[in-house]
Amino acid sequence: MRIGELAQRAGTSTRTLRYYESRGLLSARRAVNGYREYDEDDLRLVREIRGLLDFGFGLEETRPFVECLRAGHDAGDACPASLEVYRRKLAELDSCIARLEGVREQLRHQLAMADSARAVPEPRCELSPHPGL
Amino acid sequence: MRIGELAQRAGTSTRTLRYYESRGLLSARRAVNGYREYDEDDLRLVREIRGLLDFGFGLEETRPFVECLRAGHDAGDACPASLEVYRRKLAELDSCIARLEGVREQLRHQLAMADSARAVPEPRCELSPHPGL
DNA sequence: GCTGGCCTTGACGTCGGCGTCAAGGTCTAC
DNA sequence: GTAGACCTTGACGCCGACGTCAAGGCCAGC
Repeated sequence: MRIGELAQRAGTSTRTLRYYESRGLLSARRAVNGYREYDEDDLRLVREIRGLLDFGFGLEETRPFVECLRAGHDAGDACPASLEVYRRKLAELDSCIARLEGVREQLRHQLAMADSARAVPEPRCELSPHPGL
Repeated sequence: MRIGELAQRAGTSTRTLRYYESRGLLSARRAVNGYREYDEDDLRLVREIRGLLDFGFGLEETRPFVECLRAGHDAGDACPASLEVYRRKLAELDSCIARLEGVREQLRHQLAMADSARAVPEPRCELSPHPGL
């Protein structure tokens, strides 16, 4: 298939695929007219990349998975290098989540304090409305 | 004080302070020689901004806090617009954390599966080492 | 042959929060 | 007067994952 079809089937753009190629993550044989030609393996490779990106991986971090697939394994995470990336990402996620939860608590605290401060701004001197007057 | 001292006391750079000024978040009166002159209120303002940035706020989101301080309030979050930003940020944090936790679970699952798959790669035909032989 | 849809390479734009460099003015101390 | 430490404006650089535009080649159908 050509680049347009691959892009569509992978749910991305042709620009993206050429970008991956420029990064050495994707390769294509060329038809006689210079058009890129892809097969089903390329589609799986692109889907692997896209899935990892959705997980918050950087492009470079998908490289071990790509190379694992290229080496003939039927899963990108069948190689130790990929598992290392998994573990590293998990650690990053843990610290990231912990940090965000800390911020959330502080933010909740700030909001509660500011809210209560506004609830009693100053001693009000206005006349309370007496119903019936 | 001049920009260098303000930067140092606020724990940032002069470039950053000029950037804030260009964004309309900070203003300075000018000495006769054209140098920017700041006071203690400016320092508090910059610290307010920096604190919010550390919380993951965007610069634009600090604007209500800045304007609140400029309006004479003794806290940047004393105004309703600031509280709105608090609430919006909290909601963003909640969904962000939830998403990351989801990713973490998926990642743990993937890692566990890949690990177990590697633990039993293929039926091993190697001779088990018999101690004593 | 001509229109329209695909493809090619190359290059610049985006976003945010600055870093960094350039070229020059200002002030202080020696 | 001169070195050095501060200040000024302006402009380009950075990061990552692409978007978008330009100028042109290729191919199918009419």
